[in-house]
Amino acid sequence: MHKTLPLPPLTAMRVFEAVARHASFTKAANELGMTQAAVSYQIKVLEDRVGAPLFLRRPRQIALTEVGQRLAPAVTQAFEQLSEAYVAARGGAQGTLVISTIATFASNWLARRLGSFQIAHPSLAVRLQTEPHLVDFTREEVDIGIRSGSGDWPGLAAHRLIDADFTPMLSPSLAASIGGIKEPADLLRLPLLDTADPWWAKWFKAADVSVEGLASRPGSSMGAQVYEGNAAAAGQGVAILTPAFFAAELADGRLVQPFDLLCNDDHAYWLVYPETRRNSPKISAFRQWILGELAASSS
Amino acid sequence: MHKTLPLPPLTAMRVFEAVARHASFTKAANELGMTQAAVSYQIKVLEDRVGAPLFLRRPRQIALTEVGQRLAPAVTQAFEQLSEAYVAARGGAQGTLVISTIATFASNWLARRLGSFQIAHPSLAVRLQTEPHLVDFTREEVDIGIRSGSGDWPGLAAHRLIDADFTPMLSPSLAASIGGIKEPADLLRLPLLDTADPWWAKWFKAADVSVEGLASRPGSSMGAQVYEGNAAAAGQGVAILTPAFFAAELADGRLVQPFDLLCNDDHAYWLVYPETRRNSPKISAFRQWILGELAASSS
DNA sequence: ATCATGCATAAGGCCAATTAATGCATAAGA
DNA sequence: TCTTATGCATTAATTGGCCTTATGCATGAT
Repeated sequence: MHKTLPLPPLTAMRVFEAVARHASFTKAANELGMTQAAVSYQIKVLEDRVGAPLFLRRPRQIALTEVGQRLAPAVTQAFEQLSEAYVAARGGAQGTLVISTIATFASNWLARRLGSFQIAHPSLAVRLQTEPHLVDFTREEVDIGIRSGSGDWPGLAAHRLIDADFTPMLSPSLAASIGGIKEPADLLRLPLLDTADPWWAKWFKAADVSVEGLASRPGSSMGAQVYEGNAAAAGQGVAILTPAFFAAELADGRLVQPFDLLCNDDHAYWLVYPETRRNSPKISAFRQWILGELAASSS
Repeated sequence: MHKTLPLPPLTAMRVFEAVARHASFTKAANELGMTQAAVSYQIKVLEDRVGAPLFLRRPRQIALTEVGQRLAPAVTQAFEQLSEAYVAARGGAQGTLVISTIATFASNWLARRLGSFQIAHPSLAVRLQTEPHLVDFTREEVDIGIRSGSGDWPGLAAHRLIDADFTPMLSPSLAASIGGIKEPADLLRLPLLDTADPWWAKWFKAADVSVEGLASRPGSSMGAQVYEGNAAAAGQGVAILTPAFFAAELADGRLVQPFDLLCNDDHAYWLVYPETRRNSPKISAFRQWILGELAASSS
């Protein structure tokens, strides 16, 4: 069994350490940001507990007693160790940002922009882990999560990032090849990428176009938007995509969105983190960056 | 200049150390003698200051985070060092008793009895220093003082030990050699030891005996009572002595005190120590012992 | 399905720690 | 020698950090 050592009065020990180092109550009080009276009190407390005077009070100068001389070095060393460990933990904690994100958002949005965050915060190491499940901050070491859902998670602060809207997109040249896209039904004259995606059915239904056989073939659906987007930009067909994920392609004309009609899966992508850590520097930094990026790309 | 390291919240660190060691809030609370709620509060405080969680809260079990893992060993070590230094100081402080005494009392009373104190307290080392001046507890490392005076010293607790009375003493055989001592003047028929001692003059005056030439010769006076007492016991003459210093000789008949007449120098011997240290174990021990010795020798 | 375990949280109380004001002793300077 | 300045001690009053009690919540065990 581990014998429990009696614990000294810590406040008094800290004060003693400073006094011993300065050989002065007044100077120690300055360093510690308290009054000389408080220092005097704490030293008296410690002397009572130790059972012996720790300082000889000579006029205009104090000196350590024998007992004090034996005590001081060890105390100073112990506090140095405590401080260093604390500072290191503080620094280490702020040095790494762990982001848990769902794959869709990571590949379609985050991957392309994360570099600018790291440039803006060179002292922050970013660890990005994509996970299928909702991260539980109480049992995993994650600073920030990106997930889809309703935005209401108890104990978590949540910022809506982008809506999971979807609408058909294609390359301008492909649209021109059939003389332009005038109405939704025109799309059916072109190859549809990944017809197994349930979004197609929903969108055509919302557009009041009846189609058949769309879901007859299996295929990859969500999470592969980046590939479909590339294929569409290359003119290989029409993809159904989330506009916010392809703001750049739409802006520079590699893709066009023929109709304003947006369908919605009733969910959005959210930035979340424990409410209690709202003011943690690295979390603030990331929140500020990502919200700034969103504002920039939506304007 | 020495850069001041930021000091962590010490109470929280202590709690963290215990929690890390037990891997349990509840057990740590037990060890520290506080409630689990208080532990939870302190850990939260520390986590806020560090800026990162220190524990992962898993059901029925907690685990250190990476940050916590780096922090814990150093903290444990630092607190061990603090505790050990504190305990050592405590022990060392109680292990040595420094007595500052005037020579007269040391040689005539203390020297013969101190052994019994050391036998009663084998773990206490006694350092006896005889000094001519009044010891100043605020500037010298002394636990206990024995001094003569009025008994009124501000800030010091004082216990009257013995009065500095004096009266003639001699050996029974010497008294018998002149047919016994009937009245004070009889003493003049015997050799007086150390006639330079002013006590002789005072005593004879109080006894209403006129004498001359007593102080004509120089000689040692106070501080040498033990030698004069031995000489008197050996039958070499009559000495003027403090009865309390020769209680043993009077009790076993080596010396006799022919007259009850006591003179007094208007001072006494006192045991003194700083009032604030009244309850220090070693001071209590010595006080109890010396007062017991006095009670025993006066009965 | 119910119980037991372990941490989190809210409200309230208390004492330790601190401050401000003052005293006291001594050393330095005139 | 007298005055001034420095530094620690002491007192009383205040405050806020720390702790407790009570309760809630989630999860694993029975």
